[in-house]
Amino acid sequence: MSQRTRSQQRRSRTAACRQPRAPIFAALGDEVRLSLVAKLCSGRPHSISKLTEGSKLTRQAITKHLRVLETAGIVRSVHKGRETRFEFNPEPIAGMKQYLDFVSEQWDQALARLKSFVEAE
Amino acid sequence: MSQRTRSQQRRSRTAACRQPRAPIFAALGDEVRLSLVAKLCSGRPHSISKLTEGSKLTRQAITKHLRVLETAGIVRSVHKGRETRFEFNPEPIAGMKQYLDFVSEQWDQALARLKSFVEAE
DNA sequence: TGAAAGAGCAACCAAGGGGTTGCATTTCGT
DNA sequence: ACGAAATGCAACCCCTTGGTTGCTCTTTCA
Repeated sequence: MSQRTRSQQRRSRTAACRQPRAPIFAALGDEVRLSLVAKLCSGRPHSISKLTEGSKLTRQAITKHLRVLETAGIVRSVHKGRETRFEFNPEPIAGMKQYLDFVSEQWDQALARLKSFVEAE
Repeated sequence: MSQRTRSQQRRSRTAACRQPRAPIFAALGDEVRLSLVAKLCSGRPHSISKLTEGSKLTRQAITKHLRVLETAGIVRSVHKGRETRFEFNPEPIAGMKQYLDFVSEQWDQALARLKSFVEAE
């Protein structure tokens, strides 16, 4: 599955603890923003007007959500003429997966410790 | 890498779209809550007082955070005598990873489509 | 060149989130 | 049985968030 050495695993695991992941999670903690991410990760950059199309919200509301995603790094904005296009950036998502893997691993190890403790009785 | 069949992949992928993931992400979008999860996923259930120890926040503040995590399903509460213990529940985290995998896959496919389009020129 | 499309900016507002204090309730231990 | 420990509940406060409206500015294009 993984090609990484043990030391690389340890490094990425400790790194997974320190970096502030909360803002990234918070940025995805909204249905509107999740749907924006869905649109952006499945195609080429879209302009704000394009992303507002079909939504019941105002252009400015969508803009605010896009800025939240941009601050979290999940999305990048590129100015092109009179329009600003937003494109998906996969790196923070990879970081989140890494963090969740770390949590899962912690939990599995805790269960393993409990199991061996019980069996020792 | 994966042992799942193609139909299983498709089922999990469509499921990844429909369920409301935003509340789960939002629940992890807070440093206090992330540290609580860190404590709970690396050991046995802890009482509220135990989880408050070492924190600069009030017991009630911690309680509120725990309730948020509980509502999201990331944590379960078990009443034991005069204290209520909280324990980690890994299922929502697995769901999040599934969703993030879906997003990454979407993105990879979009890149692949772009690549083949460019090469066709 | 002038109208329309695409955005940015600022003010404003209602609602929710995070945190606190105060008090009541249940349970444990002596 | 009584005090201390562990919580629950409710009210309150402040600040952020999500959303709107109104105005201005730039770019496009006919």
